[in-house]
Amino acid sequence: MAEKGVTPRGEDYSKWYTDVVQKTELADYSPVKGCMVIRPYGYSLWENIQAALDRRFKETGHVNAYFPLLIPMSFLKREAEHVEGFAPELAVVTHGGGKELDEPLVVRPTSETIIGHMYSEWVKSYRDLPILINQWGNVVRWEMRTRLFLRTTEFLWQEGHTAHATREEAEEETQRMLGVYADFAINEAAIPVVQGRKSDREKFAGAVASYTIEAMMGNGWALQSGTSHFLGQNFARVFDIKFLNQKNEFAYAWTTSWGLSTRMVGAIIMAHGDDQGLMLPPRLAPTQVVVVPIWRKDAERGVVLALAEQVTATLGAAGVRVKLDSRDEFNAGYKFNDWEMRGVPLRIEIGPRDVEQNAVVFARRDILGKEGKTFGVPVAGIADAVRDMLVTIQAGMLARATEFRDANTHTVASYDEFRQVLEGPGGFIRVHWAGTSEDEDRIKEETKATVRCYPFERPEGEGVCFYTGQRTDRIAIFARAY
RNA sequence: CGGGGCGUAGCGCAGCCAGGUAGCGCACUUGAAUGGGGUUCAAGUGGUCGGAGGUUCAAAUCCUCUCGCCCCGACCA
Repeated sequence: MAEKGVTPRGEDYSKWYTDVVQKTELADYSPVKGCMVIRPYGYSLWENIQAALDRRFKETGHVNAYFPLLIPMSFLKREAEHVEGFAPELAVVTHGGGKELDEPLVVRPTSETIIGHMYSEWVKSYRDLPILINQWGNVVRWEMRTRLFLRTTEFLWQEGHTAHATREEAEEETQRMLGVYADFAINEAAIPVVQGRKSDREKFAGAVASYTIEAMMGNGWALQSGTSHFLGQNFARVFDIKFLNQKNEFAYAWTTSWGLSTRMVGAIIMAHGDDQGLMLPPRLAPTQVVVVPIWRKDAERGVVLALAEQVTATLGAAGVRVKLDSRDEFNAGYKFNDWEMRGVPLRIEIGPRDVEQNAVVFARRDILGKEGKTFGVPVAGIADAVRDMLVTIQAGMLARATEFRDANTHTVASYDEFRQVLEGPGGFIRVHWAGTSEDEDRIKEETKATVRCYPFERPEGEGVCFYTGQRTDRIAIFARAY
């Protein structure tokens, strides 16, 4: 059972995050360093994320499949940038069945190589294209420093891998899936992400271009929350994915890959959470509504519980994810705090006074205290009232997160100003940018801020680079990032 | 791997300097009262003091070695 409260964000943001994850029972540390146990509450949230994404993948013509966890080491080495990018973080299997293996196997850090290999066998004709496959699975990256959900040695994700006959089609696919991620983040997770292209320094190892959705966390840091890569013909060439086109000529396929991981859980925690704990968007919350019965005397207990059970059943039948908290060992105040910490979007309080009126009290998670309460909600038509309220809360959370992001997005005219923002308020810094990769490295070293993306939306037009003084129409968003 | 810190009950810690019955808070169990914002009282359960060796009549405490973990830095969905 969770103890009292979480560390306030202002006191220690990292501690707050860890407290939230552990006390709300989303996840726990494992005996293996760097790995985590995703507990039922966290896994249930992930399942809702999966369902919302999977539906979108299917709607855009994709199918699911599963490729092996173990990949021949030689596969990784075929694409020069790819192996360079991933070599430092590989887990390698050298022994099996008590014997040393002829060729070491890597535990997949990502599956472009093995899927590329299979695609080369499956693609012979332009008629075999496109291939639009997604995989739900786990990957392993041997990271030095780990944080629950944000960076662990093993994590769950989905990785889409597609192959197309033309460059245009593959580029379209890359954008389409980035759009799917953005739509998911905004409309399901209530996180107002910025879509854009990754700088060369930050792009995926082996990609021609990488695109990202960047979210702002409660401390102003950025979190890359999903990526979509245009791989050009890089992987097709090294894995020999070629086909005969309509002119009877051999051509290499154009491929893409795109992924979103359990890191999204971390994004939801940090984009919405407050000092009370988690705040989950209704569309993804494992429990959308909790019913808390309140009574003083045993005589009241019966009627209160009866109404609470009736309301719970009605909502359940209406498809609302609802839970009745009839635990006798805790008083109402404890339960209020407990469910608020766990981020349940809507609480329904039912006491003797409510029973008399055949009504209930709504209490919103996103607006704490009396301000967020609605008294005297009639039991008749409760399901519609709850549905409406959940929609309102979902919208309210998105609006608040958007406001927060905009309020913490700064523009600067000079590097001095840039540094002042980072040392002071923090957040996103949106600037004209004509610097090189080396300039980017220098800025990172001096300020720990990196280019999060070149945003698609840039109403600013041309201007002067804050760093080099050159005129440019390129806009970059800098921030400290997880 | 470089710099700093820490291992005593499930969690957080005190005790160590000046060796002498292993403690506190939370959690957990039981009972009672309480109950519209983390309520209270009482009684309990639970520990080879990270490990090994040494000094000593006696070691959580002193000495030696060792293992592990955390924080900061390089890497990262």
